[in-house]
Amino acid sequence: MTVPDAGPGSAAVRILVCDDHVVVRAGLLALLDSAPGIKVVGEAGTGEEALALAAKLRPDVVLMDLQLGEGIDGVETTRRLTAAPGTAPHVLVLTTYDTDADITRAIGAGATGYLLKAERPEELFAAIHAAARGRTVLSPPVAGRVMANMRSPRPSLTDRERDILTHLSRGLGNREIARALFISEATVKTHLRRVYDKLDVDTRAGAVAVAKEQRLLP
Amino acid sequence: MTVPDAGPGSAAVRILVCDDHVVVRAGLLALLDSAPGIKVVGEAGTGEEALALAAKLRPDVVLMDLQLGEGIDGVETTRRLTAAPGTAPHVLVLTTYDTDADITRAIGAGATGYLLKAERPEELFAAIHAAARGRTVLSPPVAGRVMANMRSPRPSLTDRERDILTHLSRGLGNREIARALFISEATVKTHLRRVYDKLDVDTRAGAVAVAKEQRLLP
DNA sequence: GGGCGGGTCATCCGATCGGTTGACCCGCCC
DNA sequence: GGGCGGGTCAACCGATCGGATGACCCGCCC
Repeated sequence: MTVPDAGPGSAAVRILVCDDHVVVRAGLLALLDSAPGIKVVGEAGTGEEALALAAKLRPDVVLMDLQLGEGIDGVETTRRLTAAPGTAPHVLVLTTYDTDADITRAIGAGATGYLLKAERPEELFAAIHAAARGRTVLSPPVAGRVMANMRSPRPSLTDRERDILTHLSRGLGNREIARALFISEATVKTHLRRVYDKLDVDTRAGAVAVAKEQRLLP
Repeated sequence: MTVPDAGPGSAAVRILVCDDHVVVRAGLLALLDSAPGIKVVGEAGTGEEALALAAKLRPDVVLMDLQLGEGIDGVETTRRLTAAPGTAPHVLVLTTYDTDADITRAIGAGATGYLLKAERPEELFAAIHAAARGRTVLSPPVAGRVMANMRSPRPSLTDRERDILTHLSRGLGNREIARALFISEATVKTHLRRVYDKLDVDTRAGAVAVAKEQRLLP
């Protein structure tokens, strides 16, 4: 069959760029235009836009930033993109942060690869081609973290523990947290104890610090 | 006099790009190359690099990201650039964050303008030309924050209070903070009280949350 | 020389937190 | 049907924190 916008030989990889920073987006566009075998077919500034454009344009790969400002975030967008029936695009995460929480959530949401914006352009190009074929690509620091996690799995917080932590980071006391979640103060303390253990801290201030540092909270 | 690398008419604005994200940097390069009257003469991935290149290349404007990973940060780089004797370049901050602390510190360090990466490319081009003439340019959200600060000045933390807050965010208790800073526990409590008041919180957890949120700590 | 911001310290008290131990319930999976 | 992870709750106690008040010292600036 003939592909209208493809040159001779193998067709170029069709890309959808999703990033809330217009400058970065426009810059990436210009950068990718110079790359061989890569064609940017669309750009989105929000998750909703990305979903709509992906459905219409059917890109091979979506370049996705995890932080998208307003609306649904990159993880949720990734989940919906990869869960789409039929020809779901491969999602290649391209972001600034390499915290365990971000990596884990992105991979859990179905991302094919995880690159850092500090990556060299050639690596980005190679990763895009790899992602188009469904191959997994991780930036070295990301791969390192994944390995470290395999070796010594970090206990992840339960939903309830995250609830507690969220309220804690608002500065609420145990009684207030209890009231907010319709549970007893004793239960709050139990959860907190487990949160302390998992985060390897022993004060509420420390817990909030780690939570913010590791980007465990929305 | 003739300018070697300038076209006919007025010379192009000579730009030095400083950003630790290679992809963003390369993207910006491609983007700015397409802009009329703007010429990128160099790129740096660290503050140290930026200082060295600025001394050698004498750019009109330095596009500066505040977050630079390793080494000195964007604020310190800006300070040294603008403090340089003779023909110091104008520094145009181009970053992701628009917290009061970042804005205040950047302007205090001598930045000519403060743009967000979410800004439209045309605005960026216009801002660069404006910065070259020494004019101040602020992204709307940034300008808004500056105005809000003028109307109701946020009390800024003293150095000592920042010390206390730093240790607090490590999860230390008052006694430990006191020992670490060689002061009495009573003094720690006094400082903490003032920190609470300034940050508008009433618990240590809340203080840590605000500190992290507002990027008050290094 | 007086005011003021910043830093230091003390005392007192009630409220809260952190630590511990033990318990019950539910859904799920082997 | 027994184990297990997750969630819930209780009671107790010492340690710590938060709140209020008052005080001293120093450097700086008008």
